[in-house]
Amino acid sequence: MERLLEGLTAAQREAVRHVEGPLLILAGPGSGKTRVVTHRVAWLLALGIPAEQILALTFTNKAAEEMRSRLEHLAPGERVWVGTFHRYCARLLRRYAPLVGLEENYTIYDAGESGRLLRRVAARLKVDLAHFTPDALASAISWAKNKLVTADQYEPRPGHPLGALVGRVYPAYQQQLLQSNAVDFDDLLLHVAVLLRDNPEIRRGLDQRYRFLLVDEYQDTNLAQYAIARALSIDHPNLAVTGDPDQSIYGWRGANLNNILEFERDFPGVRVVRLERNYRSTKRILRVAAELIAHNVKRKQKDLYTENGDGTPVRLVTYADHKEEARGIAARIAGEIRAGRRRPRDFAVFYRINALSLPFELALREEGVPYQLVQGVEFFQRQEIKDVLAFLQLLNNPRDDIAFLRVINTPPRGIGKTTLARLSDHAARCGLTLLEAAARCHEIDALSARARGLVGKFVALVDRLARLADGPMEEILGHVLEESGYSGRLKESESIEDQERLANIEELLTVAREFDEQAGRRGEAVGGALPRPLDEFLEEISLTGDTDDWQSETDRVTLMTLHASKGLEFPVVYLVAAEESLLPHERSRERPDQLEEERRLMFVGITRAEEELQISMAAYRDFRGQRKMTIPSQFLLELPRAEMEVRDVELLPPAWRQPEEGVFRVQGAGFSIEGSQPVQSRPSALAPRSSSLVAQLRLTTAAELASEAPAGTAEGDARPVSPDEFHQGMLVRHPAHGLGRVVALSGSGAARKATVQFVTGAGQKKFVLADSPLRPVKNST
DNA sequence: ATTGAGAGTTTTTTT
DNA sequence: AACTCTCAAT
Repeated sequence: MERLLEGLTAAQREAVRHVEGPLLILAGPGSGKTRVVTHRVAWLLALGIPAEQILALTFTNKAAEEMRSRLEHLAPGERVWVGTFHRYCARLLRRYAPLVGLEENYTIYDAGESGRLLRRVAARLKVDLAHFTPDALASAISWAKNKLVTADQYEPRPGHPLGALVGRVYPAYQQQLLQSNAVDFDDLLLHVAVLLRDNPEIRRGLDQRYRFLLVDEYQDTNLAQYAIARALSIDHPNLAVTGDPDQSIYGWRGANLNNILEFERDFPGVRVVRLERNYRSTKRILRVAAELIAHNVKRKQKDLYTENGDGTPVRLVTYADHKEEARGIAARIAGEIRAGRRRPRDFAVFYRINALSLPFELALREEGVPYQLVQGVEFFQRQEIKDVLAFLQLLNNPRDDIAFLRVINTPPRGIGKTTLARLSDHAARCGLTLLEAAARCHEIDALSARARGLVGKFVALVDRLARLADGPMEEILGHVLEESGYSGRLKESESIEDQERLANIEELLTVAREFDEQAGRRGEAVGGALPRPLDEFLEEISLTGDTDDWQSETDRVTLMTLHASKGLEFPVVYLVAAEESLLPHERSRERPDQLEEERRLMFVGITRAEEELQISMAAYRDFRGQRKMTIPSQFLLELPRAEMEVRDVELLPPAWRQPEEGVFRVQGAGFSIEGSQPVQSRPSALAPRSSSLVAQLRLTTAAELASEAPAGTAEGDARPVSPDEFHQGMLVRHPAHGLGRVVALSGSGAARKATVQFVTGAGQKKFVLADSPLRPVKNST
């Protein structure tokens, strides 16, 4: 047990050894917070506290994953529940769904889906959206939900036009969600908070069950999350929270900085531990960070210090334009790698908004430097993936109208706008879901005979597929793809885009297969029965962003937003586009507290750096199709010049470098434009690999298509074929039944089974591949 | 009913 | 610049 305290400072030990009662860990960047938290959990376990009594809630999947893996290291095999608030709430809701008006197979809508629902509701209410975008409406509702204001409690402030609108739309939107047996992201928290408030016996039970609660990144919790954490720590106030007010960057999502600033007031007798020693960065980097954040008014004073060396000066570089910025940085990175001084994984490039990533991708590719883009075009957001998932959603939850609308005519089934309008009409009048209405389409007089026939066919399709909904995911998915005609249509198409879509769908099948394979190992129910695989699969996908794919092991340069960088560290950091309207972002100009949040964002970025930091800007930048002269970020003025090296300011328009303007002072001479040094192009040792999953797929498919190498030699091949060589959609031959197509697959290895649709009239049959005489037909991909 | 062209708008950040 | 949405033509 003492082993858990080894190598820790006095403050860290104090936190680790804390057992009963509330605990607040104020942890500066790089202060070993995760280490302390995981060691504390291990400590509790070592004391004999059962793992089931410990619940660790985080804000992001990334943080959860980090904690889980470190814990696995310290206390192997212990099943402590570690996960995000949203995931925990989703699980809890599966169990208590009826208490909030849902069924346990409810659907989780992402932003796109809830937005669509909102538009539908607004249209039905004939709300005039002339002066407000649906987005504004959506975020107002989201804001209310994060503040625990339910639809029936919502009261607009008088004289507030948007508020009045929300007052009308919010209740209808909420009602429609319930009718569809669906929730949006905010509902996951809101429903649980309400559940805990209205059902004291359930609250008590959970409070009792989770004797020890840990909340990470407490500065980012909103009121709903606060209420949940609070509700679970009343009888057993063993709530340990960690956080850093200076790293609160989710105010726009309703995070309430006061939750952490006032923690001591909420939990009297709390023990406060401050972790102020930084193990990560050089003195210079830390001083720059400290100086910047000192300009914030709303904060808790903290004295960061480090025993690390001074390090090199923080560089502040100006480039002629955004392309020069990207090229310069890429060239620098490539140079370091070539010189053998660094590896690709040592570098990170941070920007304020995703839209800025492109020039860096191109420049790095040009240099032959491998990189990985954290959450670019999200895989699960792609159209074809959403289409297919919508079908699964409908099978899982027949009341899901949004899913219904998405798939009813995808691929085209001749069911158009008018038919749908009549269907919706009927459904609304009779209080039916769309699928119910469709099932009774023969009762709807307004529909033409043709429309009835087409709708009837669709309903039959859904019915047929729904019967398979308890099977393995790969199999369900296979049937959906085949019988909905979705993959058939893509296969017929010649277009490159459709080939890519097909490849993405192939990837989704792989995801499904991996999910099936893990089925045995999962099973972490929050209580009660396990959800069925389909349900769990959809939940998994809707609560996992692409950010979570980020792999620290792969040897690549990381490109990501400042938000995504929180909790990570890199030897060398490039913080780019430090310009007014980008950092701070233009939308933060209105309110001072938003400006402080932007400053915290920059603080987070700076403190990710271990050894080297470069902050840069471009004098000109193309944005939204227009070239504009930039204005240096006001934050640059707040950085301590003594710690820095300022370069290439002469690239700025004269107005921005007059000494009397006070913006920049040129130090030293002999400027060169970064990236203008000649660099030999590099052969394939470091082949440019794109990072987003989708882009990678693009490469693989292209490669595969180029080197088409069919397996078997001729038909009637006697060579044994590995079960894993079969894949979705493949043509196969059976000695008795003849030619057929693989419609679905499940399992793996010796247990792998295929469902084959024969063209010969033998119908559909299922085979255990290892024992079957099935053989792939040449050239059948 | 489906497709295509043109107009208008956009994303700040994440579960 | 890229994307989505609307409207008109087929």
